[in-house]
Amino acid sequence: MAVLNLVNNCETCTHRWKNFQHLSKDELMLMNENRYEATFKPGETIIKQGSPTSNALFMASGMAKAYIEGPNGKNFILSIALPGRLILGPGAYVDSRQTYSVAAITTVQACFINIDIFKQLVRVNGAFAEGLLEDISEKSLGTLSRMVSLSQKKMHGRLADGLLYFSDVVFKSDEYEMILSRQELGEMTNMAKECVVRILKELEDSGVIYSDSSKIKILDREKLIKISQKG
Amino acid sequence: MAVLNLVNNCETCTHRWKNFQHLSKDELMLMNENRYEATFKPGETIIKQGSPTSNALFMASGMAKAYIEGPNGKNFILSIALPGRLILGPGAYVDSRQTYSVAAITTVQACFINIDIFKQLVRVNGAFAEGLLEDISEKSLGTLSRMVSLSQKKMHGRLADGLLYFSDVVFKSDEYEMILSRQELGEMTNMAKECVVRILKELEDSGVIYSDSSKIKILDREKLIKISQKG
DNA sequence: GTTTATCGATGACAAATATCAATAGTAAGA
DNA sequence: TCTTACTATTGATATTTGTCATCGATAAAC
Repeated sequence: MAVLNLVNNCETCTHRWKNFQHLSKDELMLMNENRYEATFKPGETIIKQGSPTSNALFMASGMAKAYIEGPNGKNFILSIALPGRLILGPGAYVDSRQTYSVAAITTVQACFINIDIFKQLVRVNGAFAEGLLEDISEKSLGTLSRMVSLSQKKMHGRLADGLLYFSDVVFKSDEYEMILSRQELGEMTNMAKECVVRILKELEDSGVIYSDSSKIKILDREKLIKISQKG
Repeated sequence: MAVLNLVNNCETCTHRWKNFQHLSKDELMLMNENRYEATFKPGETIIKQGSPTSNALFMASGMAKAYIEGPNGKNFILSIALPGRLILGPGAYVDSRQTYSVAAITTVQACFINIDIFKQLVRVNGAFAEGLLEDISEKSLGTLSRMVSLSQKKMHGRLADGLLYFSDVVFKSDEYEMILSRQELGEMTNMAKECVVRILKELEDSGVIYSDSSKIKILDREKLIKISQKG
């Protein structure tokens, strides 16, 4: 089994949320003292939609999928949670319920910090509050552009967007492991799994990507971007 | 012409943003001194997507549509802006660009407040910051549930959602003026205008609503909700 | 090793939705 | 009043997308 880098201290943690830079030593210590660390195995649920938002969650290592369980039982994958990111749905400031579920894809290390402490820091530290606003705003901007993409683009464009998301945001590489199943890739791009398979094949046949069941390689990024834009 | 209630002072304004309650007298005065009031005629653009977010906008009276101009030229209507609401896209905290456009539907009175002053108050007043976070979070929650609705429901369910939005949020009545054209209703529910017409007719034929080109009356709310849920 | 479940892949088909074309109504402007 | 330009409506048709059935491969469970 792999030896995990345990997070010892918020002050020195290399995977910490960028906004922690706005906290004073005392504030960081407060965070640190109210912190619970946990490790999750692939497939395990980290956060369950609808449960109380008693904590803010920070990803220390690994990857997870954040998804909404729709009223009809169908899932909708929102994003891939990555190290250094704050995971805190909008419900925390509305109804104190988790807005979405989060499940580990790889082994995940995460820190839970008591939400009252977190909110208290937001109240007393203006720069920290602004950092949170920036973080939330960025996600919100992403959600909006996603919504437009989903509603105005056809399957080819949506799948291209998905592939580019993994390349640009998740792996920062033109070649990567496809950590989602076809089914899940469909839950992310709003298409049936069979359609995912078909269009991946089309993209491969036309030389835009290489793809096997576990790997994606972007061969012609220009063309893929064009497909994304054309919709 | 109707005589408009001019907003004279943020301290006494009856249409002011609810979060203003957390500001001190001095802070309110600062707001008030850096405020520009403007009146817009139906159809006029209040905010243009992509322009700099130099101001936060508050609706004092009237209704407007907030919409994203998609890359393909198609619009996507996000919401109806109502009196008392803050209009400030996430871009304000990301790239200082307006995330969406806003256009007056009826005559609109609105106040613009310098964004630097606004942000400054967020930084120094924790309760105000928390109020902003709550406001943003509420909108974000709405966007997410909207996205799931759009991607998992069929046309009947989406249109039902749209009709219920007007009934529950905009007019708070089972009977209301349909202030959007069929085309716009389609831009809101992600369907072609012809389909909007057809399904409105179906809903009318089955006794769920009454509808003519300018009015909607919900006759069987239970059934409409069921249609919304069933998707 | 065998069973069982899941995933990827494929073809045929059905359902949902968009587009096109045509017409009539409506409202703003000359 | 007469245009002119939308807007609403309708039917016919095309396109897109989802569902079903099937099969082989793979991997976890017993």
